[in-house]
Amino acid sequence: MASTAPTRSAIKVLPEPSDLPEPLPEPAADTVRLEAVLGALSDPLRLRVVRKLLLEREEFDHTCNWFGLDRPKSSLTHHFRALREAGVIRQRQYGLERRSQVRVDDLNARFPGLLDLVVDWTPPTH
Amino acid sequence: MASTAPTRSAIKVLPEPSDLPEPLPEPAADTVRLEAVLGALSDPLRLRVVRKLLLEREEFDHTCNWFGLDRPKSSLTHHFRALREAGVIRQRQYGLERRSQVRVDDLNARFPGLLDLVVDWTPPTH
DNA sequence: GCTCCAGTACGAGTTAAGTCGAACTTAACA
DNA sequence: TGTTAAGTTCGACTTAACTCGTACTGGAGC
Repeated sequence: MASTAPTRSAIKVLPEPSDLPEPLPEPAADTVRLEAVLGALSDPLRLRVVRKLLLEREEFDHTCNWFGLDRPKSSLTHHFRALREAGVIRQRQYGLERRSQVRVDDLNARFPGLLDLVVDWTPPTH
Repeated sequence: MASTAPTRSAIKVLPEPSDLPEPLPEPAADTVRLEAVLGALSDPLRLRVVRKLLLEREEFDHTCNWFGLDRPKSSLTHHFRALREAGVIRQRQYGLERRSQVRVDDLNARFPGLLDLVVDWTPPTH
């Protein structure tokens, strides 16, 4: 399937540990819609989250408040769910924590070059 | 500047005729924001417009009702302005007609690969 | 002058999205 | 068992976006 397609992106893919919690409900790779992904990435806060996930993936995945976002918890839930339902990130439950990672393979296979644009993005200065 | 940067895209660039009306107000190429472009392209109707402009550019640019969209005129104005203000299209006034073209050079220089995703997009079947 | 027509401007209704507080759930840990 | 803390769910508010009808503008042509 598309999950093993060669990714000509600069973003490297980390190997997955063997025993993981099941991912939360997410759209299948071949049903992810471009307009939904673009809509999810059109929000600066979510763009910041995805970019940070792509740039600093020394660990497998990250909790919500690892991002250092100055928003209430309910707002973060809203944005992370928007990213997951659009097919941008995958979320897994580790005890109390819900950790997130970008679906790099799926997105590179379906929308090559898109994640590179996110990496090159610079947040608004305002 | 960035407007003459090499575009490694498959979309070819048409030469511009010499005497043209001034473009309508639009953001400068180096001030176009990724999140604004993604937001403009997250609407299926606008995605259709941009894709059609990219695929069928045998003429220099096109009027609004050339697209064959079954929407009232005021709705089309809304969407074309959204595309123009985000920096996706350029519009020029020819007498009564307002013709549109995609800012291929600017977008390829700033967001390489993005327009290729639009070309490869398939509209929702529903 | 006059009509015709492409497109805009304005306004209103509707829907979707962002924002947040407060209450709730649940695993971890003492 | 009781507490703590990560994150959700719910509801309400606000703001932005979409949709459209109507009226308007402004060039083309008679």
